[in-house]
Amino acid sequence: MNIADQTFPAVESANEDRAQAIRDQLRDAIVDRRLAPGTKLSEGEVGTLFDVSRTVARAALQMLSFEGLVRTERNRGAFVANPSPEEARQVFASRRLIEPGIAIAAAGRMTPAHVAAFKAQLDEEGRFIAERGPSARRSEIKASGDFHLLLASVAGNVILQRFMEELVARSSLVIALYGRSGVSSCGHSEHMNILEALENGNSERASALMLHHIDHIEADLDLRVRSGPALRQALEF
Amino acid sequence: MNIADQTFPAVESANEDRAQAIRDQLRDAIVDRRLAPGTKLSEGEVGTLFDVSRTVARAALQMLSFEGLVRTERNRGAFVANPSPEEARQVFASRRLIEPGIAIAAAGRMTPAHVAAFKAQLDEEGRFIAERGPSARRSEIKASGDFHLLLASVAGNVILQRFMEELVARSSLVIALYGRSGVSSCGHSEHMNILEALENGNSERASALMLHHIDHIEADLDLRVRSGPALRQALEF
DNA sequence: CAAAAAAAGATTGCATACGATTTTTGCGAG
DNA sequence: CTCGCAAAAATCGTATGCAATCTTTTTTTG
Repeated sequence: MNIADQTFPAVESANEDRAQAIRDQLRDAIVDRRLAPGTKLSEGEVGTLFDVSRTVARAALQMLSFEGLVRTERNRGAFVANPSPEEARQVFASRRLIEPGIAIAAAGRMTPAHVAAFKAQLDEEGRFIAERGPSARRSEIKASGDFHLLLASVAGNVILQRFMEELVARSSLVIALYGRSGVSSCGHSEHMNILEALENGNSERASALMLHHIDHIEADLDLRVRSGPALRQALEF
Repeated sequence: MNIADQTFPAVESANEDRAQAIRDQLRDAIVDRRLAPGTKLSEGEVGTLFDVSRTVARAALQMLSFEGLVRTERNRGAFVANPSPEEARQVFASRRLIEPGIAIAAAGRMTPAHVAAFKAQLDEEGRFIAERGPSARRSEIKASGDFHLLLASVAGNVILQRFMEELVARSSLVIALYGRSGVSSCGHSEHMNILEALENGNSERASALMLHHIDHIEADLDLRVRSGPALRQALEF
């Protein structure tokens, strides 16, 4: 229903693909939890909401389905993904495999401009942590993921960058479902330590810190199988 | 409900998404080089070829575009991807990051059934190498990639498995463009060595062998920038 | 005769229409 | 009151049509 409580000014990237713009907005909404896992995203609803036909809404949903953020069932529709504990473990196993390597690659390519970008990023992260309210919480979640995406962009491998975009987005879903506490304040200091290692060109240390960081994020999850997602869905409306 | 559909279950799970079936066939054609890089894939052509409307043909092309096998230009159409040397390097850098880890994961999960599957896979690989003719060559290319995909499936992480599907497919394109020799005969023995390490549960050795294997594949490429495709095109009538 | 301009043709982007499938609703029997 | 079943509504899968954009061919002009 209230996919976009706050109406987005429909970023007029006139020449850009409209489906992609819708994909981005929906992804943001999923990532910072305005859209809960399991929420139905019907083609018609998305279409009227963004003022496009079902054709382009469908294309946007197909993209999200490829990224694993949306699960589509034939003749039933698209739903915000509801990753299982097993899927959650696989997301983090993938990150453990990829991100230390990304950190090493990034350490060898840091420029002063990059350092400045990271500093700005971490400042924002800290600011949202200090604030109160659900809006700040959402921004904090997004900023925390953006740190990892910034790192991936510095690493300079667009293929890995796309993989990371998918993994970070899925991690956000996983944390929404299985997260125990707000780990973010702890994560923030770890981000700062990683940046410090990167600044010093200490790639080994950056890599090791990243690995621990991922472990810490996953350790904060409660991945025991719950009493069935059906029950959970029955209780939430 | 068509009788013809039921009598031909070979055409990819009759009631499954038709777009996905088309995607698979096109991907196979790209991977084993029946479709050369740069070939135009117009929606209408694909549609009539597979006897579907442009709508579903378009969906299939969109999927391939996500996998990086097809490049789409707005208002111009879809073309079989033409990866640059830089993209090629990134594909292999990604594989170096991911596949050693996959080998380690697979080593810890090998069952006798898996070993049998690998043996069958390698037998087929060897058979195609022995044969002559372009058809055998295509099958050889596909079989060589399938070894890596089989390994990824044994590792048991569906996310990494999908990443590997993309990377293997793109590697095939890269080899088609920049490959110097038929490296495959060399690759075959390396595959056998990797399997041996997996069978012995020697994960470290399997991982190291995999890393070398990827290096060897990349070493066989000629990734120097060619004298510009523009010039090349200008000189050929 | 060459180069620029204009028209014709082809192809994509998007919306809409219609049949198929699923879900919900309404209603009567047990 | 609950259960089952049939009709209605909603939603999806796909084909097709039209406008916009790009490409090619033809025509015009210096």
